[in-house]
Amino acid sequence: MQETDFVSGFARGLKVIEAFGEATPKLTIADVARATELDRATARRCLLTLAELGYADHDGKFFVLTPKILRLGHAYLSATPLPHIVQPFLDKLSEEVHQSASASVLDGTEIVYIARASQKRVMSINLMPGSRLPAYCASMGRVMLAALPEEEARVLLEQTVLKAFTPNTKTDPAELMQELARVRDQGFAVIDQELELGLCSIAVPLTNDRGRVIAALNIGAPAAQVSADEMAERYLQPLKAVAKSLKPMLR
Amino acid sequence: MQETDFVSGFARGLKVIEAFGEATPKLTIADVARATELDRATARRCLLTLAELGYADHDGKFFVLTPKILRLGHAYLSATPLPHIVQPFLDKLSEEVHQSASASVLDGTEIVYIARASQKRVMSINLMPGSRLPAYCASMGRVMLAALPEEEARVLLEQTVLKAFTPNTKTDPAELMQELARVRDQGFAVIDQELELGLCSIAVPLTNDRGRVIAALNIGAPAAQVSADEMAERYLQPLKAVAKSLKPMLR
DNA sequence: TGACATTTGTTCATATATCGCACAATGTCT
DNA sequence: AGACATTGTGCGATATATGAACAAATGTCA
Repeated sequence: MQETDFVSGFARGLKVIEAFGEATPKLTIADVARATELDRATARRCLLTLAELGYADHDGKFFVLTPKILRLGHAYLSATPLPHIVQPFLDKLSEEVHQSASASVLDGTEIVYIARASQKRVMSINLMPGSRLPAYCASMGRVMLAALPEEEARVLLEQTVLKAFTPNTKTDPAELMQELARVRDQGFAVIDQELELGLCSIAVPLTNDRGRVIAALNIGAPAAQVSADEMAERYLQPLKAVAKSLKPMLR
Repeated sequence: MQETDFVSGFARGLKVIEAFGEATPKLTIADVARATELDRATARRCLLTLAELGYADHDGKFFVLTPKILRLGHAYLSATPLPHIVQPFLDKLSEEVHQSASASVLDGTEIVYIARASQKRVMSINLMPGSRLPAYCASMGRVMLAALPEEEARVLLEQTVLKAFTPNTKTDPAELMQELARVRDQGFAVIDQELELGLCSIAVPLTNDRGRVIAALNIGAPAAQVSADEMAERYLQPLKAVAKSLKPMLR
């Protein structure tokens, strides 16, 4: 196949970078070849290219990414206006309600944090811009999935491994689709310890000036402090207010 | 030039990604070609490849990066143990001294934040993992530059645009080299409003189990609360304690 | 321990895809 | 409309991917 508008060497290289992950911080050439389904010779050339450019280190056997790789993601975070616009609003919101507030966008089946104002840590995992969570069991994920055409949401759910993180996690696709319908109707989503025991969260969609949902805002709170029922009572108005004041600023 | 172990298409593509930045969120093909010094046809192919893979969006004229790009940097943040190891220590430290605490590594002439525990915001800019600051005027940058062979530090300073962010910013290379020598001797660096008026910070090096400096830790405080002189009195011991307890865990 | 079986990294020749150039087409100003 | 800048496209020269072959390292079992 000869696609003249496609640089496969580039695409292969990006695949190689993505081969590195939480569970796989250091990889051999063969590891990468397996993970990416590239030929070993090709994987080797990509890795050596990364090393040559300073994006990776190489001790003879293992390859490790260097912080220079962060320049790539940073290109997005600093280039995209959304994180910058949203951040001060999150700060104010977070201070006002004394809970963590975040913003995220949807990337496939996952939500990606683009800004966050955290109060004392309640979650075991540490969320920061760039962090990812499965959309189906995160409050922001629910509102963004709900904003999609039903068919699209269904396809995304089909692509997701619906794992139960806690006994509360909803993992039945039909039940989830129903939940999405409710979220769409009521205009917000509440998650009651589906991702982590002890953690509740509520999210609202963030729409741009043309009414398109482009992101989501949420507030997370310890379940011990705030019951799931109380989440909406306490936090829905502040969240909606922020979303409303942001709306005209977003394009 | 025929380097058999180098995929230039990949290298070119990475250059294209880095062409996007704070000042240049949306770029045309010609913009990218100029910024990267690539041929227009090549820039176009790389951009179309990014779009095809979902790393960029394309409205016919402008290209914009999508959040999927964050996967690349995320590969590092989640793959590298350092951020995960350091984070809880920063949280504890930050709470103990009621100030923001951060960790960063050196990437060329810049420091890159890899973890951060922030208290109320004092800085005008929002720092987060992946954020970059020039090394010469940041406390963590000073200690990491000081840990390099003098010659190397000198070269890095030569490569840096030594801009005065405030009237306090040290921009004379000779003076900076002298400052680095002092930092090396005393084992920490204090910055008195060189990056931003109203902000002081103190940093110590973070060494691994073999004694190599691999990162830096710092505490930042509002100058109104804590004078530069007090920084060391108050925060040096806590910082050193954290660095010491981390040392055996780092390789 | 020693011999065999695997896995891994590297090299090479060749088929193939990409690069950069020059030109055409389109869009954008005054 | 004319001038300018930007984008799209075919083609030859050049660089790259492929897969097999080999060497080195590693693991395995008696």
